[in-house]
Amino acid sequence: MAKLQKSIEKRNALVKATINLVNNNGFHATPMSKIAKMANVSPATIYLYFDNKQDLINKVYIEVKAAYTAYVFKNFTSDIPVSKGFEIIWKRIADFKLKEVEEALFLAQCDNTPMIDESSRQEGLKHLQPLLDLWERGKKEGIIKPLSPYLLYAYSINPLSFLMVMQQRGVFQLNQDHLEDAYQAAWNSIKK
Amino acid sequence: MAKLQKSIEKRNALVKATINLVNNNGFHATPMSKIAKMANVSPATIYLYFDNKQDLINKVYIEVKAAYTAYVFKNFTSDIPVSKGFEIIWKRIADFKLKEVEEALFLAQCDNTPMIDESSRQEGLKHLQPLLDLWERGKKEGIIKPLSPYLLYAYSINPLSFLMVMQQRGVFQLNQDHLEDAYQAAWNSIKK
DNA sequence: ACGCTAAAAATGAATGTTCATTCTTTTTGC
DNA sequence: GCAAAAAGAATGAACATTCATTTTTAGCGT
Repeated sequence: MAKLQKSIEKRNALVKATINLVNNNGFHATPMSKIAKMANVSPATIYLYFDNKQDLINKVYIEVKAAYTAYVFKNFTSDIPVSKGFEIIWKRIADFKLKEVEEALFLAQCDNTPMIDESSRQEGLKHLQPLLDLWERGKKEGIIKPLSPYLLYAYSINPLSFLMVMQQRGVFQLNQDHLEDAYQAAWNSIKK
Repeated sequence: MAKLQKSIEKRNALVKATINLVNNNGFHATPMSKIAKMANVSPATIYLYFDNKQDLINKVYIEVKAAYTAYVFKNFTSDIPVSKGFEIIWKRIADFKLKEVEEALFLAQCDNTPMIDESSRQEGLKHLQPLLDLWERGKKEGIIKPLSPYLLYAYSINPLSFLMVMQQRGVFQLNQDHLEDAYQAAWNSIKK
């Protein structure tokens, strides 16, 4: 048992180090040796947990994405009104991006570069289904505009990623008031 | 004169090759040798036009960004009504992203990764001033919401980048109708 | 028009470094 | 004392950059 414990700690340290270094330097500018050093582990040890560098990055991506969607859909059930459901999900997303800055930045970078394998990308997309379902329902009930889900997503949720990157760069300081404004903008852009 | 002509052609070929390869593989996964090959040039020749790889990428970024803003603000003057000005600019941005797909994707990747030097980033940001001015005026005239320009930008314009990336990945086919919808969503999210 | 020349531009082949991955040895937990 | 886990050193490939030459160019005198 103690042995297994230790392994999971090392794995977590590797994942954390990967996220941190990739955020600051990008995927190809973070050598395995630096990841190892930051995780207090030998380079060779990485290969006990992951097949190779690409496998490492894919797995980290999928795990972070899974954590993200789990966080976002916590407390969400499909029996509440569409507008309330949208508000809940939107605010959870905002929460995540404010609280788990590192993870959120990592996802933003993965989603905008050819860093992740296509199959892992697909894998990560799966979990968003509840949101698509909600929109479908909203459209049927005539509450939200009959637009493509990609437009809805682009206008209601994706802007948060942009704000987060700006915040990271020190261009802009995001606070609770901004978030309320942003939520209103999001809702205005999709409601009928 | 003929000498200079030839040089500019080579330089353009290098810029084009860089954009193409970085879009498909990312900055650090595109070797100078491949850029040279795609531009039909010797690797050593690149160093006649650029100091090093980082300088190459910074210069390409700044040039593409300049071309982008020149395109976007063509025909724009500050004496037209705010709502019309917004519509003109928004639609020019959409045009650019549809017509100059490669350039637009390149900018999206640069803006979401640590690939570009901070100073070059600043340089590229300068040209957006007319848009900020327009918003300032819109707020004064009580036509648009009194929000931070970053929120306005995030919600009204940045979503286009997301749609473009989705289109590039074959997830979503963007057409003229979608653009009209997107424009309406953008306007709804910022108008008072 | 022509050939010559010196400078500029361009090249392909080295150079030295960095890095992912593997190999061999050591340490750990039981 | 043994199997799994971890380590550090070794290996070999990929790459940015430089170097030594060759090619092209633009001007010049004839």
